[in-house]
Amino acid sequence: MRIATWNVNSLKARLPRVLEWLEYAQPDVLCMQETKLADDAVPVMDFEAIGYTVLHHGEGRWNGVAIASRVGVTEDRSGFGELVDPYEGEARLVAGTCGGVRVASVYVPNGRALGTDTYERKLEWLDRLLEWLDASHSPDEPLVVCGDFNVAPEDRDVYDPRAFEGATHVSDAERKRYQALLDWGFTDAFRQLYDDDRLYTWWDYRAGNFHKHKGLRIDHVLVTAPLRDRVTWALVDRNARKGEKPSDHAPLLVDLAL
DNA sequence: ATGGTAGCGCTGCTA
Repeated sequence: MRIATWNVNSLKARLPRVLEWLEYAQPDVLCMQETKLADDAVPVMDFEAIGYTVLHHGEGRWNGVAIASRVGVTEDRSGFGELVDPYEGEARLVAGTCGGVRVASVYVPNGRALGTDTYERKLEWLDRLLEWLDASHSPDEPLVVCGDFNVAPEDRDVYDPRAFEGATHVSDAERKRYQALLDWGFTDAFRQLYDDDRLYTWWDYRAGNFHKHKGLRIDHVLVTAPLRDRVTWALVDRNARKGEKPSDHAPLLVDLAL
């Protein structure tokens, strides 16, 4: 099974790129973030025409998460359920079952700046994600949680750690929450295969950062123990960050021997 | 040089 995650930064603006990418990358499952669409605005026919069904959770304009699958997607649920969402009303979590694997597409809040209310609620949101996993899932089941975590787990995931001192995405509190997910039972599928630094998934549109290799590794595919030893291949598709109207994120692909 | 771009939607916010 090939599973991918991609913050598309508007599925409306990115639709041609996403459809083109699906046809050549051939993932079985694509988790998307920042679709910026309401559920009834999703171009489901375009996906169905190339063999994918779409599970979408969005409120329009901002945020929005989705799972496109060509191996089916069932048991949909969105949000934290009974748990209080620190970003109530914002579509940042959707989960379904695809070919026997539980899959969640997450868009962790950005947090903007340390010391702000949005940052504090980002930390709470990450706490709530762990509580949600504890309440409704098990590290013993085949589970993939992937998406834009807006956390660079280590300094080697940042193009210039000194430039990010005191910034979001790299703070101890954020990294502690990311580590708590690993401690719960997840493995970072990409890191399991690649130990190199300067392997990024996001580059700011501004100042030509992509071409200067100034990026962050903030998009992740987390897999539980039953899947950990089945990860055979992973790739950040930097070609998708090039060309006409790219997203500011590249897709991350992982192959599972299933 | 402390900037820059992109998306949404129409004013400035969000990233």
